[in-house]
Amino acid sequence: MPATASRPLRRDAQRNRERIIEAAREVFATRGFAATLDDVAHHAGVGVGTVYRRFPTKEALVEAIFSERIAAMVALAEECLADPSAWDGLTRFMTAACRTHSEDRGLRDVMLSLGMKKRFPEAGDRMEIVIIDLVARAKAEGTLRPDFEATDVPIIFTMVSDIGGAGPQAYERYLRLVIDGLRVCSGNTPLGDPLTRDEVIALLSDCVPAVKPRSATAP
Amino acid sequence: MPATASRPLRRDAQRNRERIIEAAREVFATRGFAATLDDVAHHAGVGVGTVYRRFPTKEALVEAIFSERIAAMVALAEECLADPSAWDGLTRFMTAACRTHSEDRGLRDVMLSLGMKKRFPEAGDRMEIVIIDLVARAKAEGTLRPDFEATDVPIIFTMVSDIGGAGPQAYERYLRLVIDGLRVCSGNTPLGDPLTRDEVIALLSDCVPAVKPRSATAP
DNA sequence: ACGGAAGTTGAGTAGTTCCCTCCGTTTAGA
DNA sequence: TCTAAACGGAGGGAACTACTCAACTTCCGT
Repeated sequence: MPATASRPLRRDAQRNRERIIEAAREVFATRGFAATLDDVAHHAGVGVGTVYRRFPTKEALVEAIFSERIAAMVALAEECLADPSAWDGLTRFMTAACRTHSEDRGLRDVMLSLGMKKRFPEAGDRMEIVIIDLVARAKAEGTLRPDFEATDVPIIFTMVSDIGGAGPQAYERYLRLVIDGLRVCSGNTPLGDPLTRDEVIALLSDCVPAVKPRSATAP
Repeated sequence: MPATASRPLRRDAQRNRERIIEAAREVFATRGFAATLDDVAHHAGVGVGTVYRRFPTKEALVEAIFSERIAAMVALAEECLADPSAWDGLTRFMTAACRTHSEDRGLRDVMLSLGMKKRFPEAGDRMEIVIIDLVARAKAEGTLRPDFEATDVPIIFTMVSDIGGAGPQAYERYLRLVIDGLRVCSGNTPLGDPLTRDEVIALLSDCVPAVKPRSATAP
C-alpha cells in the first residue's frame, strides 16, 4: 500500500455511489439524523454493504452530502451582510435559514448539532462571525432590539425548525412572530441576561440529535 | 370476583406506593416520558415488580401522578381569565405554563401530547375553552395582534418548552421574545393563515413524545 | 474470451434500550 | 405461627440500528 493512490472507480461503482448520495440526500432531508443507512441503501436500490464500502461510517456520508449545502448557507449569510438595510439582511438570513432547515431536517441537524464545529470547522467559524456581524450591524442601525444577542440566533433556529417537522411552511408563521419580537418597539419587556456560549452548547446538545456510532468509546 | 372490593393495602404496600409516586414525580419531572419504570423503581428503592403490581401500566402511573397538577393548571388559566387586564391575563398564563413545563418535563409531555384528550378529557376541554377566551378577550382589548389565534398557544408552548431541557430559566428569555411579538405593534408583518386544528395535532404528535405501550394493538 | 480484481449483496452479529412477567423469597398481621 | 399479600430483580422478548462478512456477480485489461 504505497500511499493511498485512489484509482478511479469502476463504472458501476461510480453510478452506485451517485445513487447512494442522492438517496441519502432525500432520506436525510425527511428523517434527519434518525435515518438509517439501511434506509439509504434501500432507497438507493443497493445493499447496505455497498453503502458501507463507499462510506465507511455514517459520519463520512453526512460530510459528503452536506459540505456544499453548508458552504452555500455561509455564502448566503455573507451576502446578507452586504444588504443596505441591516434589518433586512438579518431577517432575510434568518428566514432563509429556517426555510432551509425545515425543508431539510438533515441539514438542520448538522448545522445545529455540536458536531458542526468538528465536521466543518471553517464553515462553522465563518458562520459564527457573520452572525455576530449581522446582529451588531442591525443593533447599530437601531432596528434590532439592543438586548438581543448573537448567541440567540441558533437557539431561535432550533425552536422554530423544531416546528418544521410537520408541514412545510408551518415554521413561517412562528418565525414571523419571533422576528416581530426582535424589532425595537415601545412595549418590549427587557430580556435580561443572555445565555453564555456554554449554555447555548448545553441546550443544543439537548435539542438536536447526534449521529451515534456503534459504541461510544469513552476514555 | 364479586365487584372489585379493594381491601385496604398492607402497611408496607401503602408506604411503597407513596414512595413510588414521589419517585415517579421526580423522575418524570427531569426526564419526561422518556423515563423508564425501572428508573422510577430504582429511584424509589423498590423492585420493578413492585411498581408494576401497583400500577399495571406506565399509563396508569402517569394518570395517577399528573391529574391534580393538570387540574391546577386549568384552575390557573381560569383565574387568569378574570384578570382586569386581558393582556396581563394572557401573558401571565403563558408565562406560568412555560415555567411549569420547563420545571416538569413530564407535565409538559402530558399536557402537549395527543394523549391529553384521552387521559384527561374534561381538563382538556376546559383548557381549550379558556385559551380561546383568553385570546379573544385580549384581541378585543386591542393589545393582542388580531392575526394571532388560540391554536397558536400550544405550538408556542411546544417551541418554548423544548428549550427548557437545559437550564431552568433559559425558556424565559425566548418566551419574552415571543410575547413581545404578540403585542400589537406598528412594524408587525402579517402572519398569514393560521394552522388548522388538524395541522396542530400533526405538529404536536411530531414534537412531543408519547408513552409507548408494549405492543400497539392496531385493529 | 478469460482471469481476477473490484464490486455487490443482505442475512446476520452484536450492542442497546425498555416494557413487562415470573417465581422464589420475605413480611405483615390475624 | 401461619398464610396471604407483597416484594425483588433477573431475564424474556421485542424493537432498533450500526456495521460485517462470506458467497456471489460484474467489469475490464490483456
